[in-house]
Amino acid sequence: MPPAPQRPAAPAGTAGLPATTARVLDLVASGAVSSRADLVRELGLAASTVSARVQELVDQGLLAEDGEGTSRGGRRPRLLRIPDDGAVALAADLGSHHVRLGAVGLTGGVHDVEEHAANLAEGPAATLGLLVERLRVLAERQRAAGRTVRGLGVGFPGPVDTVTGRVVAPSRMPGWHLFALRDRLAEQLGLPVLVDNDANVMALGEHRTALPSLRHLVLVKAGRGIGSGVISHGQLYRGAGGAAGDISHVRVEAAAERPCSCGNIGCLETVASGAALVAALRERGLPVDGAADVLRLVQDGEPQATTLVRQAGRHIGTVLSVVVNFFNPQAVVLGGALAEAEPLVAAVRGMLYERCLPMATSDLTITASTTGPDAGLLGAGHAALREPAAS
Amino acid sequence: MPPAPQRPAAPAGTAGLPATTARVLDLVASGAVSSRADLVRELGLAASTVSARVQELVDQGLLAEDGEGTSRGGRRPRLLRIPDDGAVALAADLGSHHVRLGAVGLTGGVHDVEEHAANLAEGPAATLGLLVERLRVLAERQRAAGRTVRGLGVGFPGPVDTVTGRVVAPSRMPGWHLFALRDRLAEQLGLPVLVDNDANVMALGEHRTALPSLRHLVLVKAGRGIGSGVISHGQLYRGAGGAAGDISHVRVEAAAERPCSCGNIGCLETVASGAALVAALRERGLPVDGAADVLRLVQDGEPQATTLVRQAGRHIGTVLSVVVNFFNPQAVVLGGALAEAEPLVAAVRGMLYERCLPMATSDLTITASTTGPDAGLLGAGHAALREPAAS
DNA sequence: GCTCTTCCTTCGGATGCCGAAGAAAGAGCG
DNA sequence: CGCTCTTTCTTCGGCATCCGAAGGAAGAGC
Repeated sequence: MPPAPQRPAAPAGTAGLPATTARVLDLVASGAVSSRADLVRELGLAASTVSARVQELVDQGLLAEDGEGTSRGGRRPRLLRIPDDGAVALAADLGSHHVRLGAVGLTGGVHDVEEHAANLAEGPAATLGLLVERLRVLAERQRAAGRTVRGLGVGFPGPVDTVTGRVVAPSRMPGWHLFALRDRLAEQLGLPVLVDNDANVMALGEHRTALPSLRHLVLVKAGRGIGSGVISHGQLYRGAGGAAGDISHVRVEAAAERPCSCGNIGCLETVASGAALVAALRERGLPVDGAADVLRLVQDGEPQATTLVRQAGRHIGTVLSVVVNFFNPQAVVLGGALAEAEPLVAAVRGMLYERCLPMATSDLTITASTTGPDAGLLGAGHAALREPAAS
Repeated sequence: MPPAPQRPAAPAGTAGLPATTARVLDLVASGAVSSRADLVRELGLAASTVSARVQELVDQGLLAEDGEGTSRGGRRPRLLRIPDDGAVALAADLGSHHVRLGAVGLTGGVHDVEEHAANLAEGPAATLGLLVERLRVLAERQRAAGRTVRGLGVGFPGPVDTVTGRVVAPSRMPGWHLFALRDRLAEQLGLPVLVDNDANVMALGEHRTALPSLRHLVLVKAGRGIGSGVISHGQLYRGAGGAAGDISHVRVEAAAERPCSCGNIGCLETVASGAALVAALRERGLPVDGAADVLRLVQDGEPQATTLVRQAGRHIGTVLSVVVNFFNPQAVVLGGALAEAEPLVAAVRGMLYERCLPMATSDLTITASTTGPDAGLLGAGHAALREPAAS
């Protein structure tokens, strides 16, 4: 018996492309290459292979030739470009207190970004209502602008079983455990949906749009919570049980016996997360309500906030130093609201250079996310455009 | 210009087998499978593919049919076995104060193991002399026993550039920096040689002989020093610069400001390595000279030694808890001399179960090496038998 | 003795890669 | 201006690895 079709006949698109073909698209979309010869150099494949892959993509309309470039002493290269024919994926980046939405195109652009307050702790029902409503409007707007909507990618701030598309035991968010987020959204929107952890989609976004040539990188999302996404051998690394990338529930000295939402004590999260900083600043009488407020105070030069954020960076750096020695990545990328605070980035850098082995840091890039607040949307959208649709 | 032949014409052997073919051999050698049908189930490949691969191997004499098994309700399977035709690789496991040698066969057996005292700190010349002398005798003995020597695998207790086969900046071993260990040995023995870090070869040994079906595991070698080898997606993970797997130079609270051989302070190594335990026990007036002596004291129930070893296990467990949350492996395997001390294993287990996320430990195996002191030899030998010879 | 299961092989075909050869189109130089 | 060298890209034949369909061989169970 063939599996029941879970979704309306998906438009033939980028979904389910072979690995090499997808890499060609990513490299062109990111601007890292602009001709077949560039691809040969970047991919290390035979020219004939690259030529064949490019031809396929051109035939499918996923890639277009766009005039000629400048000669480097021989024949001029024929430039390649992603035709912005309007294929987009909707993308949703869920946070514990907000949802950010947008439509991501093949070229890596994000259209019609919007952000709404939402409290995920109130359970799936309320959030889902808002989400579906806004996504329908967003989809309609894309179609009105002549763009085809190919799917939806969602980043969720907690563990996700990517095989079933269900949320797994998120802390501080009662009612979400085993909620079939993917299937509910797919039903209500009539689109193929992909759901993954927020740090994972952010790692994908950074890797695919900013650093596609790197093989091993760690993205740390420092917002209200702390998460990380791992790219290994150019691919998202999930570990044995899909739980890889947690650095939030590691015990740090400074957190002593503070109880954590995970049920343990002394976790990094209790001293270095946005939520912890908000609590600490409120105790000191400062009017803050979220990680964004903390960031604002830091940017205004408020001394207590700056000290706390720098201290948080040190704690994160302490934990990351173990990760860097062990995993030896090419880059550590800091994302999330707090990564926009320079003192945090500086503290992480300092800690890593002080504590890690020279062999691990000599070729290590440590940087704040270059794609800013849209990194999660980009990753979720890209993944939805590229992955086999039903996953 | 073709590359100059670096070594005498290598005998056609298992060297440089395609990945799938090598996996077939590993699975049969480890006893995990015993028929083509088993291979189909284990590898998830089409029966026709498995059949073709097996046929190739049988034709090459690397695999043999060995009668029939018992029926499971249909035709009896034709059993497969590795013919012990006597193809072996020499293997050398170098420690800072000893070298262990043996010959590893395709079936996973180790012949003629011997161990000699040697002080690597005296520089490469002295060690190399002993090594080459003993290896020549060992090779001769293999040939006299009718076995073919196909190569040499070496585990070195420090960083190794596996591309060039050179030692890189090992601490406490002056004279070894950039020493071309692989090429020197290859010249003097006339064999293809493979050199890698000792923890890496040990991880390979454990993975290939005991746990070949696992995709992600971490092996910790706790001997005089502390190292780790990482298997990710079934393959050795080296990281961006080949430095992956270090857990020894992570700062731990209890080590305070103790200076470490790496030039930093407060490293795990200064409180949990065999060298550190030896120093601590000597300070207390106990006559110990190496990790083996420490182990003996523990097994004799000496209280101070037991306390120290348990404490060392806690420190190692503390660092490993970060690794387990981040990397989410299927197994943590403890090897090296100290792993034979039950209190250390128990302490690591306790620490991991206490500190890690339930999601990371629910399906995690934490165990001492099942291959014992020969794990390193097995890994080095296996690697030498399987890898493209000149690497 | 019949059917169903299990094990394994044979055959044709798809995919993805490669290298050799060469065509197209420029730069540089005498 | 014409010649050569460089760069870019395509065409073509070939190889390696995998697949699925079909079927043969040999058992268990009724």
